Amino acid sequence: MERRGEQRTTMTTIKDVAKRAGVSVSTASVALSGRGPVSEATRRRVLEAAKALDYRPNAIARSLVTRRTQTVGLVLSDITDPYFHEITKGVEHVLSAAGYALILADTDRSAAKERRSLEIFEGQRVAGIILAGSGTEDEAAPLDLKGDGIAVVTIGRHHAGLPFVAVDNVKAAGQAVAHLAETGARRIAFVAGPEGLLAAEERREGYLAALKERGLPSCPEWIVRGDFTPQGGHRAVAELLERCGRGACPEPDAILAANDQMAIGVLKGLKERGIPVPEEIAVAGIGGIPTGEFVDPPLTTVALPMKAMGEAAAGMLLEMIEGGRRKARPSVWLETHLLVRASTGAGRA
Amino acid sequence: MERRGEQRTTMTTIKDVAKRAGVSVSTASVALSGRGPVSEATRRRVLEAAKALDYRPNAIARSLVTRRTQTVGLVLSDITDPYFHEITKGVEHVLSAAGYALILADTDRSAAKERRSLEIFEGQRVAGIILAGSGTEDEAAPLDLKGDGIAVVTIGRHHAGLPFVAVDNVKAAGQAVAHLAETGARRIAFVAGPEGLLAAEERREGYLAALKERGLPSCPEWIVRGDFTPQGGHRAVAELLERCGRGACPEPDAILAANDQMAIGVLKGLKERGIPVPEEIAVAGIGGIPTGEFVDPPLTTVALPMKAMGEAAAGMLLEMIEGGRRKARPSVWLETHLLVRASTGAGRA
DNA sequence: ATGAAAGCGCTAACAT
DNA sequence: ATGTTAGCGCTTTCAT
Repeated sequence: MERRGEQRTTMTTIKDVAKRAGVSVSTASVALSGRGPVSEATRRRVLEAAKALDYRPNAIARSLVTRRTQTVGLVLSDITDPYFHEITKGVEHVLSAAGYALILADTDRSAAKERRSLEIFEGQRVAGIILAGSGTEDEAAPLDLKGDGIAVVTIGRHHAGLPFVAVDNVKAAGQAVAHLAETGARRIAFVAGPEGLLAAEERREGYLAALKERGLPSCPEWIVRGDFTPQGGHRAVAELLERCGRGACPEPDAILAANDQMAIGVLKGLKERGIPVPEEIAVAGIGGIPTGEFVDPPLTTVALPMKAMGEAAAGMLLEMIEGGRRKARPSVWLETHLLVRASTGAGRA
Repeated sequence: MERRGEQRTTMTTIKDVAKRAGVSVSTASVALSGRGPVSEATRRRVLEAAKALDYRPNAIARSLVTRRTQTVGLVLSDITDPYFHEITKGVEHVLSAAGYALILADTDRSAAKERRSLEIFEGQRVAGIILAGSGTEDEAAPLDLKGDGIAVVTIGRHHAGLPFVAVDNVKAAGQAVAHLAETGARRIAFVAGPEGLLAAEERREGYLAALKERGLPSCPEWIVRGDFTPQGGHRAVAELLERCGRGACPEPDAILAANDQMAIGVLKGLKERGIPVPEEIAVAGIGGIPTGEFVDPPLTTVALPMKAMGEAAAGMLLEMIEGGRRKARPSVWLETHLLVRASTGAGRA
């Protein structure tokens, strides 16, 4: 055991290691990194000294001279939203396996916080940034990054001219509508996501397109705005049931929510009103979050490959970082798939 | 607009700013940091130059000389576990508000990954580390940190001799048992957490103590081991119902799960068997995760102040970091509170 | 194969 | 009030 806590503030440096091994600092550096010519004997001595002193290379100092860091930043709009959990996990896995540190920033969907986070990232000289979840306002900030040689990959923001990992939201919504129609639904309502959010708009678009394609009726009152939270979904049912059936629009026999969180709120609202799901109204979501399996009835949904999205984004980023600027950066579309559960199941059609 | 992308690799430095402002580098530094005497005129000139050049101070270089960073590491066992979501949010908020960057590490409950993460943190010279969720094995690694002047705060690991933020798990389990008993339960089963996990063991202990205190019967077969996941809870009911009612132990009329995730799995298992909750068997959890509100029936639980725990831990850490080593570091116990919902509600007693 | 020297971008004495 | 100097811990030519 080494003595500790004697001179608390100063960690052991490469200088200490060199001294103990009886070599120069530069030789120690070369020996430690294994990236240069060293005699086997000194290499061993240096390594021993390092171990004995519990030497931990100072990444700060290294970065200053090499002008590269082993850190990447992840920006997301709300770490509390299940959509980001598997994504974050996937990102973290790939990154930590490659020896990179992951800096996390939660923007709370505020463009100001996003900008601030990006500034901190720049200050930290992160090697790359992953942007997950669209900020609701300006896209200018991300674009600024292109200037200073920081690699950027986005998840689900396949505009903005940046490399991306994404799913086809239009298609995903279409898959849900198709399934609903096949189980007998004729009057499909839609709980939309927050305005200005790309994924939300695309799903809405996909819903409308699918209705048209299948010749299903569409009605403005069947579309109600939500905010991607369960509470939002809960409010949405109330609004939906209140305004339908009176005017031109009859009550829907199915509800598609733009994400699972809202679908779960919808389920709750329906249950409170004693409306049986799926017998009277079928419900489906988009997302594939774990909770969907445990609500009642279990939620049919279009699952997004969230972990894979995180892994893919991190992988692309690492290639860009390590392959240098010339490296190709093919954006990628990942597949979604329908997950049929009871909320659209038995008892219908 | 400034020109960009001309010399891609080099960001503007303080030297550029100084030159443009027509002052020395040190004057620029002083002016920028506002921590020294400068004439109003030069201060303005420097700031203008910085803005014009879109200057972003290099935190790396600054850290190297000041020997302090504005980064803290958060280690948790599984970012996918809802327990950590609000905690992470709380931590992130406090930290980013103070201008600190948050480095996240997910250990997957592997001691090896935890150790590796801590090494990366040390390499990054983080100013502090928050340890959330016990690693299942050795506590040696965290202790090593005390050597090199890195502030450490734990969440829910109030052993290990480190400052902590925690809840009284024994009491929390007791609250649940008390409530269950008050609603008429006499035979309370327990779905325990993973072996070796502090919180899990304490809740088990609290469960047993509460039974004894209230003179409620206890039976070894009423305790079944889970793993803190919904699937684990689901398996646990199966095991419980299979082995009870045959031997010495009658079927339970209530099930307390050591966390909400498992309680949700229990609910699902019960539903599949057509056992009405809470009429025949009441169910409660510990945690207070958002999902509990949306399962059927909504889950009664003992809520832990997760966001506050994250905020408190981050706050303590910042005090330790900025107040220097002398600063007092009072560990804190936060209160839990019972959240009564339908899974133990109407239809009972 | 090894060492001396320079320098990454910044801050912090110390002069002026 | 401003500039000069030194140096944080490391990597990297360049000599030897």
